[in-house]
Amino acid sequence: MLTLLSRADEMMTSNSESMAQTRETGTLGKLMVLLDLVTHAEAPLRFTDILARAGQPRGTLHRQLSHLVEEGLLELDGDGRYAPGLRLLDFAARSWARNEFRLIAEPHLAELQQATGETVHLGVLRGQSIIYLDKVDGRQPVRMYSQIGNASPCYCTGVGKAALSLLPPDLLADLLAGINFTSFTASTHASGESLLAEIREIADQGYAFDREEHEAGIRCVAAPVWSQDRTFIGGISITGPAYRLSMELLRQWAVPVQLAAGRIMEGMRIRLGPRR
Amino acid sequence: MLTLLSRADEMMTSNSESMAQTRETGTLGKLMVLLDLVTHAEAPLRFTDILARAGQPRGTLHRQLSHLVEEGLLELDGDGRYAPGLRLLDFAARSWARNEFRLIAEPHLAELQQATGETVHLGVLRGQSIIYLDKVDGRQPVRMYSQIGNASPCYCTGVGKAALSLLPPDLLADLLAGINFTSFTASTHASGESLLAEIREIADQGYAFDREEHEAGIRCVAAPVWSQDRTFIGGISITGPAYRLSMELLRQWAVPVQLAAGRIMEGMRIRLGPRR
DNA sequence: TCAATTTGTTCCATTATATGGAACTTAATT
DNA sequence: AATTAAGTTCCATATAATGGAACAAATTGA
Repeated sequence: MLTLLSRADEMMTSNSESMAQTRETGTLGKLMVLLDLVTHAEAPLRFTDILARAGQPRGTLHRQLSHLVEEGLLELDGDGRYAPGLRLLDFAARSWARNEFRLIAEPHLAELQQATGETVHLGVLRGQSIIYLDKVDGRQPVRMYSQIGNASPCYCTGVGKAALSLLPPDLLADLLAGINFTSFTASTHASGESLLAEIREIADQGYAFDREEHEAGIRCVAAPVWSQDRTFIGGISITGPAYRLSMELLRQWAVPVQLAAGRIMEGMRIRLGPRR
Repeated sequence: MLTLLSRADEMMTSNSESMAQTRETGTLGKLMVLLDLVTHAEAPLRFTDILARAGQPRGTLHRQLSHLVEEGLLELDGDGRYAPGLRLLDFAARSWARNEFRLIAEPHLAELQQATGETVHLGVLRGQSIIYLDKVDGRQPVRMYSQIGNASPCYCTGVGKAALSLLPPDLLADLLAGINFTSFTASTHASGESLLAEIREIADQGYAFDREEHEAGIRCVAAPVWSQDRTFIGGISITGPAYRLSMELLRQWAVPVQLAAGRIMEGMRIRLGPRR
């Protein structure tokens, strides 16, 4: 299941990139493909595994991997298997700790969690994925690393659909066209048309639902959040089990979610100036 | 303070690398320098800021940054400032979630936390830094992203000194020679000689203390942990405020910490086979 | 045990990519 | 408006990546 998600997500990402531009990143681009391969794998990969999937000549691949290992982006264990390097953790810890969007949103997420008692998420759109920047659940405001940073599809999450509703029509159309719709549950959108219709509705009303579209038994209500410079286009959501969160209750929570979203954007205006 | 630490750490890292090898990583190496620059900065950097620090010609730097942005490793906001890219989060979330060493250690860390009531850390040596892989504190086993992944100096942390005690003399000497000793408190080791003496002692007794060497008022007791293939050389520790953790108490805890370390290594032998 | 095979590593002439100086455009400052 | 600084683009040159092949090491099978 997790594996399936990762694969699907990987495909989508590469689709969108190959579509969007001529992919002219040269050396770095090739190395990133390898990094993707290794970090998306369920287990450390041997040289031959990577060779089969990367489509590079042996000599070339060997040197590329060596460089990645030298830089600490990959690690080679005693059995000759490649795993993600711990230097990635260091990079991520820094980028997370200092992310302005997250810092500003933090107190408002906590407040929303207090008010509802359910789990609150903050995510932003990157390509066709939602990357979760923060999560507040249970008793105290606490971060579970395993969830933060994870990329999820935009077309079947509340935060994702809320984010899409902020895009101008042309960008939205391009993005939708590149999506490879995977049906996670019976209610997952299976085509751009049905998704587009809902996104228009979301744009009108200002909030979005996830009606068990990504995971059976899980619902959420989300509201869009954006920075004025469009660096961050995302959303916040309240998520929980369907047995506890009736659609009626979610409709009631649409207002507080939108209010919290508004306060986050207000906070950004104050902290970052009117431009952003 | 944080900035100082980051800088020092950065310097140390590049020292060790230039010492260890001829730094032959070509294109990737140059790009990583830029990534380091941006992720270590306290705030997003403008082009000119990076230009001043990177020592690259304008045209070159511009293209390098563009490539990093295209790959999602950096992000360029509306004000022309470069910040770490969110793709780093995705990479890190994956490498963390699947890290075998951490997965195996997890229950033993929780157990140690239960037994002592204090915060428990797991860290591994990478270059001259300790990278924290996990942390268990307070009531339930919970991850605070802001601490996990952070790199700390090896010469003034319990986990760091425990890890160093596992190195063969020649490697240890090389590593110590490259350290730029920064005095965080009055008790921080200020030279390789004094540190080496303590490390020998630690190697004999099998556990290490941090006597408020990294942060005033914070003590810890640590024990070394390693995988047999030497992929992971690190340690686990119990950390807490000096007023609560007398040196006497820490000495008592040396035994349970060592036992937990032993169980972790036992777990690795079982899960990963005798080789590692 | 030795051959056969698979897997991993090194080498080097060729090719592709990055480089960096300068010209150019745009924005900020006086 | 003039001046300076900041950011972007261009292209001949220098550098680094490529990939085929030869080599070495580890595994498998007879």
